[in-house]
Amino acid sequence: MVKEQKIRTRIAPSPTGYPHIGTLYQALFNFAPAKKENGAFIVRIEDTDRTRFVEGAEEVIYSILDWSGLTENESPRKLGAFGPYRQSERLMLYRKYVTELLDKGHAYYSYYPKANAGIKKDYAKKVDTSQEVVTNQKPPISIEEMIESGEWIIRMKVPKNTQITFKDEIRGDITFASEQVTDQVLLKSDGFPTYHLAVVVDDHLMGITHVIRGEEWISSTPKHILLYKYFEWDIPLFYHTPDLRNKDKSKLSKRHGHTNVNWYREEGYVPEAILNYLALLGWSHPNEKEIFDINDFIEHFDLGNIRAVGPMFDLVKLTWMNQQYLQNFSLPELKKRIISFYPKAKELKNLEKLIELSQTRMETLKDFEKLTSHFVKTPEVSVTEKEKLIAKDLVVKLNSIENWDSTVIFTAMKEVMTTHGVKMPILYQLLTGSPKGLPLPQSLELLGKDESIARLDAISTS
RNA sequence: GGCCCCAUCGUCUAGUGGCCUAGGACGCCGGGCUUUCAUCCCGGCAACACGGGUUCGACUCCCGUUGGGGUCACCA
Repeated sequence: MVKEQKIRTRIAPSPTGYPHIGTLYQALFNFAPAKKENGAFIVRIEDTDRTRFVEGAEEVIYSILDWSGLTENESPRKLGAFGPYRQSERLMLYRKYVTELLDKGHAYYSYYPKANAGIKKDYAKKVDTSQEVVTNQKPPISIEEMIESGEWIIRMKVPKNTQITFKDEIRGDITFASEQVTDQVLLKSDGFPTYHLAVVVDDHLMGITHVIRGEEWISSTPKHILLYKYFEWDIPLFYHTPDLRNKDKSKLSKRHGHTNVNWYREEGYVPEAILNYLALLGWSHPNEKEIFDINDFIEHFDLGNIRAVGPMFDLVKLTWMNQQYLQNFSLPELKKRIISFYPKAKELKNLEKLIELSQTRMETLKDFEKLTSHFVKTPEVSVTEKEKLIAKDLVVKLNSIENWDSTVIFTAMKEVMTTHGVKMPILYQLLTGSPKGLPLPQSLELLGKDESIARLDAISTS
């Protein structure tokens, strides 16, 4: 009998650069089910490709996890009972299992001349690459010798004329003819495993129960299934989530949109909004809610209910969602966010009041700086003769105000507008450099009588 | 090109044989509120890719076509 096992999920990022939005998406869909069942969400670093390794990339992954609140239970920085969590530190393990495969006859040495390295196949043009691998040479005796020669690799043996079927929990059974599966390289000439060997060994050893990963892995899953069978291990549940898409429906990429999580962060998107938006891609809340927090998501998320259709990443809707979050923050919370995003905000007089006025006018935190720029310095505006007269009149009106208050200021402004037959945007332009923005009477009230009049004086006499 | 996956408004989606003259959200258009701009409220436009079946009845099931995507590395 299989004993009741707590759910264990993982993301397996490669430290090859910046944090990808797709990684965050995967993290969310792995984090939630683990949290819901009180299981474990693991981060395993897949650094088996030494040529693509980027120093510091691992820390960058943690930073977005911390920023978004999807904190892992086990990882290289949070050791659990299944370490090490960095594949480069598990080399001896992979060699042990590859030896087992060799002994069982499920893997073999293959001679691979260095001259063939780096050849990329072009399938559309039917390039014949069948001569790349020469296997009829005498194999070295040990893995150590193999590594030393640098021209030997170990491949897995794929049976001929069979069907390999596995169940994708989102799509159902998927079958591949074994002819479609190549004798995958398991151990590279440098002694490092390929993804395919490492992922199977590690998922098994780390007790991963649900493999939740991108759909790009579907076609290599048969290789993994074969390995599970060779090792006689239990096969975990597979959930292949849809890949996020560009506007042209191709897999989300740098060329077409923003894939770096840090871009969103720097543009003033809050993590709650990003997570909420991501949650809605491929999944929907049972009662069609659009705005919900992470706890709501954890409570209602159902892995089996993910759609298999690749959703387009829509920045416009994300932006709307971000605006909703900013608007629903309490004032103290919003203040906190603004200051951490834009530290200079602390130097602003009447900060609380400005935030209050800005709240419904911000789509991103970045907007606060723009909205309040005329408080930081006098805007430079070019004015017509008529506008100079308007400014002059307004100075007279404002000067006579005893009780400097926005409603009184507004009345004065209205009178001037009526006299000159102009509308509000003209005054906004004169005083803030933009025809739209924070309510003008309030702006002047906060700016103070002297400063307001000084600015108008400058305009009328320019 | 082989194989695999997918197919509801422009976009994200609800829909699991009759509740569908297809619902919601973003966006767009129009209106209301209004101190510009927003917010907020109301209304509107807009989709089941196509063709065959199965069934009393298909958006829902099956097959095909078309279209889109992925994959076919000593990258993950």
